[in-house]
Amino acid sequence: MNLNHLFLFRAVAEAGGFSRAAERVHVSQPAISMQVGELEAQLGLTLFHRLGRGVKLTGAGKLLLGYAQRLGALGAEAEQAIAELKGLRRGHLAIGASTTIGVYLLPNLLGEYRRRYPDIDLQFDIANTDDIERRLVDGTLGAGLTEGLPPDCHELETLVFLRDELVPIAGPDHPRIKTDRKALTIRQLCAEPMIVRETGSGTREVIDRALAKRGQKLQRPSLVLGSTEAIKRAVAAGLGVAIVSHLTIQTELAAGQLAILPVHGFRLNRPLHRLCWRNRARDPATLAFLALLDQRYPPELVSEHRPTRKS
Amino acid sequence: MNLNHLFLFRAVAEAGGFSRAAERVHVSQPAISMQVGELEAQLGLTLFHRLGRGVKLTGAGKLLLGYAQRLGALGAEAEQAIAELKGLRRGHLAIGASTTIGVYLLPNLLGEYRRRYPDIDLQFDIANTDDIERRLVDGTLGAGLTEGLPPDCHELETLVFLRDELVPIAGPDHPRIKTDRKALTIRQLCAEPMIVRETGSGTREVIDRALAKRGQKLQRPSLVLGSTEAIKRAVAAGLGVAIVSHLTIQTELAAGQLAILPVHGFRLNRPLHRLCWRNRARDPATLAFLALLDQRYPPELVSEHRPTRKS
DNA sequence: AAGTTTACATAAGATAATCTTATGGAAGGT
DNA sequence: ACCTTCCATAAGATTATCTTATGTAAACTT
Repeated sequence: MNLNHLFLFRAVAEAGGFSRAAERVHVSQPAISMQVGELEAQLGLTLFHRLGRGVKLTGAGKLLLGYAQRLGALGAEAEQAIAELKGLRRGHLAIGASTTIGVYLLPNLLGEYRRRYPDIDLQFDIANTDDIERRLVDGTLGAGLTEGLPPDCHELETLVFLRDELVPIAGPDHPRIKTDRKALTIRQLCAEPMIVRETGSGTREVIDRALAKRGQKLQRPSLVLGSTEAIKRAVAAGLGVAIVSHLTIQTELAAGQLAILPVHGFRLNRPLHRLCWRNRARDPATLAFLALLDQRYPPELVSEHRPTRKS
Repeated sequence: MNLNHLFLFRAVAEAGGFSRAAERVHVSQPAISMQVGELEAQLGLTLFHRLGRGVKLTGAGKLLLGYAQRLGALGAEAEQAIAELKGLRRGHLAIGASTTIGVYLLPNLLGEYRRRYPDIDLQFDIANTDDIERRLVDGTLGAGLTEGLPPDCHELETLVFLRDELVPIAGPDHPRIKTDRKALTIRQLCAEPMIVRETGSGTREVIDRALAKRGQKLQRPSLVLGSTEAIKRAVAAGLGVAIVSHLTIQTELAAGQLAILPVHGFRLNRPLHRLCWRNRARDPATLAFLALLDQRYPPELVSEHRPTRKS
């Protein structure tokens, strides 16, 4: 007994005859006879009284009809649910991101996603790279966006989706902002009172390494703060300058609370990575997210020779 | 997509692998691969992540699994319901009977039926032969038991299941009962004060016709009553004698409230008919009823030459 | 790091299920 | 009594599905 048997049975019950049902479902009449006959043989009961002029349900037929209808409806519902999944009108998107991306980049991106696919449940978690890797591997996340070195997991595909510019900033009252807008040298920048994250923070390491490469180091780490947001406020208050991600200061730049310090020859960026399974089928929802991401930020493949986390 | 596809899909999801599922449902592994592959192709989505070491549901797979389980359960429920119908642990028995049979014979019979098949709903209606015929034809009744001439409907099978003896009765104070138990002649019987049903009643017609055949007729229809029960009470009270169905007086004979009047050469019976569809499949419930009836009252086919109702 | 094992995919041939056309037979209507 | 309608059956064709044999990729071993 499969769904097709029951479908034809139902057609007969509803059409009131084998021939009429056959016509209605575009199949020959003997096909109907055989399927119904097989059903009757398997169940061991007659399902229709053959009246000569059409056909009528027996008690067993009435009983089965109820089930056939429910089974048909449920089967159709299943197919529709899957179709909705495929058509992005249902489903679940789970994204993991590191802090900066999660706070300053993802909300906007997910806003656009929600606008395009309003029926897909969204979930996004801010976590560190290790957690994101773990949750990608165990399937809890569909994709991850991270800032640090990408994890060295051969099951995951790693793409740089954006180079995050790190820029020197100062408050509106800084002399180089308020009076002359002449650019500093890098050496001069290093001599400014610099507000930084703690050593070990991803941002801090990028800065230290970049300066070291040019034979410089920070002269006056005047203040060490635990969050980018705190650093921005401190800089805005005139406590010093800082080097922060361009992503994090859009609002303050527009409001005039912060300004970019012009520095000769200063150019520093760090790659932002997009992580997801390499050889595994991806949800339509995740696929659509990745497509949206690629559309906003055309991707760039991470060569296998780049440094990765030991993990 | 049919139930078998879903069954195999479910087996894979529950076994956690194609090979394990194949073993569990006694089918080759490629058969599983093909069925699941076909399902995926039809739905347009991957249902399992192939992990190399077994297999894991995707989001679409999880969604489908819920439906597959519900569909499987519902299908099993349908098969079980039908099996119960066949096994007489479910179903509905609808019997129509004429008054005497319905009151004096059926309760006992249906009691036995209920004892044997306690899960079958019973319905029995007392109606006249025309109604019973009509309700048999339209399928409302599964079988009918009637007293009069059987209907002349070629779609219905008519069997005599019992010859109902009509016997003369008197009250306990009747001289032939109380003092001498000498048998009356038929002529003498006809001269007794006789309590009868109205002309047109089936019983009355049988009696009149039988007496007429012997050149007799009732001399003293002293009282005409509309029900057999009323006649019995009148006879018991000594208002006269009567000729009634043997079926109706078992209790009163045992209680000594009525007695059979011995009459020389008096033998009168009428056939009781069992009606049901001739060429049509019968419910297990109805079949079991007919079997019970046949067991109690071995049947006798009504020849086509017997008189039938014009109808 | 190479070999071994495990598990899914694929191909080819065999088997079974299902369909279609053609035809028979029974019941209903004229 | 004839004609029509409708279901059942038979034969042949087609399609689904299964099995055996083999390929391939991932994971575990040493």
